Amino acid sequence: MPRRVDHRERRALIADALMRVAAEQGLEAVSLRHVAAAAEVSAGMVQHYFRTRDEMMTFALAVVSERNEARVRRAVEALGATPAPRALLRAMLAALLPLDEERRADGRVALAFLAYTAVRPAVAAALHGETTALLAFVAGQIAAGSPLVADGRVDPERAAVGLLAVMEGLGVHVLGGHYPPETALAALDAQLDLLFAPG
Amino acid sequence: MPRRVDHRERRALIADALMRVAAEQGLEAVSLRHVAAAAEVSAGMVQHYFRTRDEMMTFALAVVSERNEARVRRAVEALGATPAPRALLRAMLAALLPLDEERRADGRVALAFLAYTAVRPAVAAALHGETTALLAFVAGQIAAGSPLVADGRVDPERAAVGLLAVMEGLGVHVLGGHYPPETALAALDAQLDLLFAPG
DNA sequence: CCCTTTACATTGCGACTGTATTGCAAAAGG
DNA sequence: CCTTTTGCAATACAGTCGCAATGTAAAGGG
Repeated sequence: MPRRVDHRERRALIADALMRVAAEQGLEAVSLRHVAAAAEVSAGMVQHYFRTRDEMMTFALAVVSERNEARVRRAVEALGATPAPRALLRAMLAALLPLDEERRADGRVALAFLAYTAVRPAVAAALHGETTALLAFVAGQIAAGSPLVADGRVDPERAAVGLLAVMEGLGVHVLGGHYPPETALAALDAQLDLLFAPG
Repeated sequence: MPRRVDHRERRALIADALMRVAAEQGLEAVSLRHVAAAAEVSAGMVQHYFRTRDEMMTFALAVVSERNEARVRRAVEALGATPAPRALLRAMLAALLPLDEERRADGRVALAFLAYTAVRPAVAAALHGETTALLAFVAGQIAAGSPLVADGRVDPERAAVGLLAVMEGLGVHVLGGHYPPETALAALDAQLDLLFAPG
């Protein structure tokens, strides 16, 4: 039966199991054997598609990034053509917040990877690029949509850094159980109110 | 020579070594033997002061909290009596940002614990209480110092959540190397500008 | 039809983990 | 002086880890 399998599919299947393990027990519980058990395959198969544990981790990190990217894309597309900057930003950022159980699980994994890459700078490239790209886009939307930019009361770059930080911080706090998702969403709206306030 | 040792001191010494290991290699590298080596003591001694690894971890988590608390306290005290709300908040939040190497190291450990507790809710109490207390205090300062509160354009509670989230997010991004500390500080100031803007 | 390649499964190895156990020296209390 | 307690060291143990090596069944190419 060999020769007929799709490598990408298998790797995705394994990465999926990895993320389930990581979401429930943390990245330190991610071992070849645990992942294999979660995927209901043999440990040998996992080793066949990922020659080392690091390779598997790096792949999973890329999957996390792609999932978030896809989430943002879907949220934006749902808005139709030429949405207002504020609505666009709200949709994007809300899509990245851990507001339902699926995003909570992914968020826990992402948080674990944040700590993971903070100690392994070599692997950090994936998340780094993502943030940088988002930053530029957000700054553009703020420049285009905030009335406070014209009179110099808001600097788009700085405001973008702040807005993305708000999102990240709200996510972390919600994952830590410090307050419920609704509170985070309300705070995000308040932040957008501040940024797009008239006068 | 026994009977003459200060338990708290020894535990602090060991916790210090633990944090060095965690800051450099992550929490998953924190083992009895590694910590013992970093503290330059025998593994038996570590075991003498912490009966289990979990006990050691919980203690270290408390140390992280206390260090941050102390940092905030010092920053506030340096301001003298009755500081303006905005200056007070800036000093507090800047003290919690990873702006120098010492705070970067502590920040990496704190980030690791964030991911750690996200998966072990039983241990999360320490960080939870800290955030809640900070939240209330920050809300009070905003209520007292922001001109935007009077006319209802800023809700102190929501703004406090946002402000603390900005701080957390900036910290995470700096630790991830997404931008330099100066950028984070500038974004924090911009956020305070927004919150305390006249008119 | 053979033979190479692919897709696994199994097994084994050395290193490391947390924890329990045991041993022993030194100080303090009676 | 002697006994108990304390502080620590060393060792043993069962389990898990990543990874390498090996075996085997099946499909496709020549």
